[in-house]
Parts: sequence; structure tokens; C-alpha cells
Amino acid sequence: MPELPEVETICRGLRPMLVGRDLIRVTARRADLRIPLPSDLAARLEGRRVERIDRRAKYILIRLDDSTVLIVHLGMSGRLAIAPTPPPSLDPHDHVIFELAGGARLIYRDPRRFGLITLATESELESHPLLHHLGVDPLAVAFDGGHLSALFKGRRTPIKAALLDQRVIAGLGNIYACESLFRARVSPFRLAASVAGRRAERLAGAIRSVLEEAIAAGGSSLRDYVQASGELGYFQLRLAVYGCAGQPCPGCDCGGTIRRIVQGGRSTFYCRHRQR
DNA sequence: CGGCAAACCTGCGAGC
DNA sequence: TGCTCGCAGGTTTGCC
Repeated sequence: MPELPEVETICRGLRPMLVGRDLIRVTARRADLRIPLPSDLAARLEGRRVERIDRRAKYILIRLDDSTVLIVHLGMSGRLAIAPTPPPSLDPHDHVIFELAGGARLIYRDPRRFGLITLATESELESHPLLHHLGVDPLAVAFDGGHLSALFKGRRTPIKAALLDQRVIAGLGNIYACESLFRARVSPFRLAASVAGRRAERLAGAIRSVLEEAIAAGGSSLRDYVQASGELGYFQLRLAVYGCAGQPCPGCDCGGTIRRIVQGGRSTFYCRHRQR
């Protein structure tokens, strides 16, 4: 499912297919996504040209030629992909169809409907309720250990939970939070405020490298994630701990076994020997 | 401030 | 084969 690397991969895949193309027709097949689809979605999009595609945390921002911005979040099970040609029959969970000049179709599919599609204008974007609280992008140049420990200062919550807090770091999800902590050898139980100095440098570096490797691999393909091209990723990032409960710790010869625990209602996978 | 559970939905794999 | 159960990548809300 879409965490930051998957969303980034989708944006990169969509750009060559979408930028510069006109939206001819937009069809909403059902409107009850996480937030209701705007009733004027089609009216505001049809006839517009796509100017650029950006990612903010796990949001896809599709900018159009009249300063309208199409905001897409994929939730847990969402996909946004160009339909292959010839087009297969629609799936029951294909909720919004964007027909492009030239005949291609962009399809938003989301079985669980935890995702959303909405509209904003360029001037509304900065203070938009979905976006304004988002923290620093972990791939930003400014993101480093010093930045990380400043963000965590005074926070008496386990580092694992803090990493998932989008108000602090925007874009990390459960998989990459687990993988980053493992790589940095930081215990998921450790209080966020105690992650500073060299440990914070290690963690910031681990977050960056894990995300960059995942993007380079085209996102890690789990159950229902498909790249914008509609194909499964060629390469699947090798996950060191996520989903690996009971397996020997892959990081070193510590002899530990990967354990699964629950923190804040989310699974955490870690090695108690390697991570301190 | 923070932790926790529940809510939103559907699909899938495991186990019986 | 077919049923039930548990679990899933996210986010928000409300309660203690």
C-alpha cells in the first residue's frame, strides 16, 4: 500500500502520461469515498489541461491550467493508474474515470474507500485542511539528525508512534517506520525525546536511505499496490523486518528473532537484540 | 499532551 | 468446499 515511496513512484509514472494532456471527460461512479467527492468534480475538470504533478507526503497533487488542483490520497487500497490498452472491463471498485485526449483513461480504484479525491485552488492549498498540518518531508534536503531531534524534543511518546505522526514527519507509514528503526538500530519503544545526537543522525539517515531505496525499486509491491503503468513493480524492495515475525534477524549475527508487537494499534516488527 | 480504541470499508489467507 | 476469524499499507475523532 501506498506509503511515500509508492506515491512517489506513482507520480513519476503518471507524469509522462498526463502532463500536457487534456482531460476530456470525468465520470464519478460512486462519490462516497473517505470524504464525499465534490459534486462539481467533472464540471471543474473537463476541458482542463494537466500542467504538473507533485507529491506532498502521501498526497498526489495534480495541477491544472486554471489553478485548480486535484488532490488524491490513496488510503489503504487505492490505485491511480492509466488503464492498459485495450481497456479491460471496469472493476466494481473503479470509482472515478478520467478520460484523456487521445483515448487513454486514468482510473481511480479503491476497494476499501479509505482514500479520497477532492479539489482546491492554488491559493487554498497552503492552508488546506488536509495539508496544512503536515510536517517535514523526509526526503527534503533540510531533513537530518539535528532536524529530527528538534522535532522530537520533549515528546514523550514511543519513537515508533512519533514516526507515524504526519504532523512531524510527513509520508512515513507503518512499513517504512519499522524498516527505518531496524536499520538505525533504534528500539521502537524508545521515547522520541531520547532520540538525539548520533542516534538521531543514524535514524534520519536510515529513513532517507530506506525511502530512497524503495523509490529506486519502484515501491515495494505488497498485496494490492500497482505502479501507475498498471504493472507490478519489476523489483520488490527486500523488507528486512516488516512481516517477518519469527524469522532470524537479518541485520547481523545477533541471533535474535524478529518479533511482532502492537503499538498504538499498529503492528511493529523489530529485533530486541539489535535495536536499543 | 498523550495513549488508546473505534470508526471508516473490503479482501484475503489461515485454520477448522 | 465453505465457513469464520484475524489482519491489512491510512487517517480522524473522541474519550480518559
